[in-house]
Amino acid sequence: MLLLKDFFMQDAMSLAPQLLGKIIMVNHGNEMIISGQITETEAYCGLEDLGNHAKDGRRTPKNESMYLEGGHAYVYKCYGVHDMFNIVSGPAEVGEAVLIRAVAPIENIEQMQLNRNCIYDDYRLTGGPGKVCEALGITKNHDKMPLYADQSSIQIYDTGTIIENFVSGPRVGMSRHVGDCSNWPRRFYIAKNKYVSKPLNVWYDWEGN
DNA sequence: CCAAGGATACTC
DNA sequence: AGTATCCTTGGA
Repeated sequence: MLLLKDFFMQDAMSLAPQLLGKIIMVNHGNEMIISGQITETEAYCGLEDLGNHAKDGRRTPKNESMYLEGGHAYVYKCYGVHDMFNIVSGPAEVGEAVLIRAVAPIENIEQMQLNRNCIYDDYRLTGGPGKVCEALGITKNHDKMPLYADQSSIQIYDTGTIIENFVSGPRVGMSRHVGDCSNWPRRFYIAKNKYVSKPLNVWYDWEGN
């Protein structure tokens, strides 16, 4: 079932774990569909979140799409090499998003392996935000695109299953941002899933224990 | 561990 | 214009 706009109209912190288990479907035309199940996400939320591109209400051409209504794509280039796929959450003008950090291949794993130039079928194929975009063929061209429309080339589907067996912990790559926010448990992934980028040594449950 | 890589944002 | 920074990856 295609997820509609309503689903994305919540804050990133609650949307991020709910996106686990959902299907990203990318339609490249000519019958070429690549899809994968979301296994790892990170929430970037609020003005006070130093890891958020929209911290302090910062607004530039690059992060402009974060201020769109929930359910739009925010794709940007990181380290000059890798594209990152985020899903904007909440109402327009807020500036929150969920980063998709890993997926499990569903349709067209052969094409993913071609795109990634490897023959793996584990975290080495799709475990990492840059790898997700490369495998699925998501680029900056998809920035600002709505994901909930019938004709969208990227859509998010609900399988009906709710992932309860997930882990939360600190986000990846936040070390430069001194302050509490580096350690906030805003990263979520499906427990013991082989497509997760960097499993934690110390595991937290949803209550933060 | 470290360098590549390029767009972007901030400082002159 | 010049430079530092960046939510990474792949290969020493």
